[in-house]
Amino acid sequence: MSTKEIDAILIAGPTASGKSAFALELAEKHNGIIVNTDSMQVYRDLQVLTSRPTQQDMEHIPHTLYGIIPGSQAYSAGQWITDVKEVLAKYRNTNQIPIFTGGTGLYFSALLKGLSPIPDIPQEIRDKWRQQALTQDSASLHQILAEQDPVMSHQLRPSDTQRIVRALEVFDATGQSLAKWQKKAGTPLLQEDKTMRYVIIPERDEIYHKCNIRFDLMIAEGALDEVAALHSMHLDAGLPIMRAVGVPPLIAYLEKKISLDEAVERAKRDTRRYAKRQITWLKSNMITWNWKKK
RNA sequence: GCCCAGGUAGCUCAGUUGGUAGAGCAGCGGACUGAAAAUCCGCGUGUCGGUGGUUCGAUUCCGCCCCUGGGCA
Repeated sequence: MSTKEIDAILIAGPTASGKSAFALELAEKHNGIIVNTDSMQVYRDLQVLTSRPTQQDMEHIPHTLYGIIPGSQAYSAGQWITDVKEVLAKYRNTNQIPIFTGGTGLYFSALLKGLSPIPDIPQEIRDKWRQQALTQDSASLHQILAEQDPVMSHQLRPSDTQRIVRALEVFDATGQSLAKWQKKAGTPLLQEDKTMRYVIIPERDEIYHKCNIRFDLMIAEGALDEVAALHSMHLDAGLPIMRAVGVPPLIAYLEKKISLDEAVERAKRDTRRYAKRQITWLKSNMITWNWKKK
């Protein structure tokens, strides 16, 4: 294959599918730079638990957007797009090719289809609604949304807290419905036909098996210490990093609410469920990609 | 060898005074536009241990057999 006519290589797949190894292989072959396309590997605090590339990998092959944000901050798809623009600009006229690798389907969609141009929401407005979500149930938030933005409230289920909060903050900050904003098309950062796109997807049994043994390995490699350090920072429980797979059960263990065995079992289960959701996304959004069993 | 208890979904169990069965967990399918490893929606997936008998009809009652756990030897 030739990488002369393409702008980037994209590698998607569920967790524990072997994407990173494939990315390293391609990077070596084509003088690539690996660009993180995972919403959790951007945070610096959880190297082991998020399977972020090791220092060795990163010394050997250039990597970018890994471990760049402190867990005390909330990153976002929009922020990622901003960061990716810089990365693309930097490598555009070089002989290095970006290799987007990760498991966050939304980020890949944003890359190829763009995100609707919605203004940044001021932090205090975001905080305000997120605080409300902690003290009110989602149905009453949905009720508030119904009064302010009936279009969005009809589109969202009363139980979908996260999307209701998003709709509320956008209406609050811009005075317009999120539905209206989302009708505006986004600008793709890459043209699909100028990319090579791979979905790495082993058999379900194999993925689950790998998820399980990998989590044991993570514990052996110090995942618990990472989570203990995170726990001692007393961050807001709503922050993205606090919801990373494995964090809630390991914190429950550290707070002596459940046994370590129980925590490990829950974390493995959560990893499996996550992989399953990823596969659903891949199946419905990445049909034109090149599917590889491994 | 004998005596108890039990064999029902992948697991732990409930249940049917005889009309082929249901909970939790696990699992499966789906949605997804800015905290997406998030958030949300839907779905029991079953030789009721085996085999005879009674019965219109047995997973349920009876006999025998097999298996598991506990006890006595």
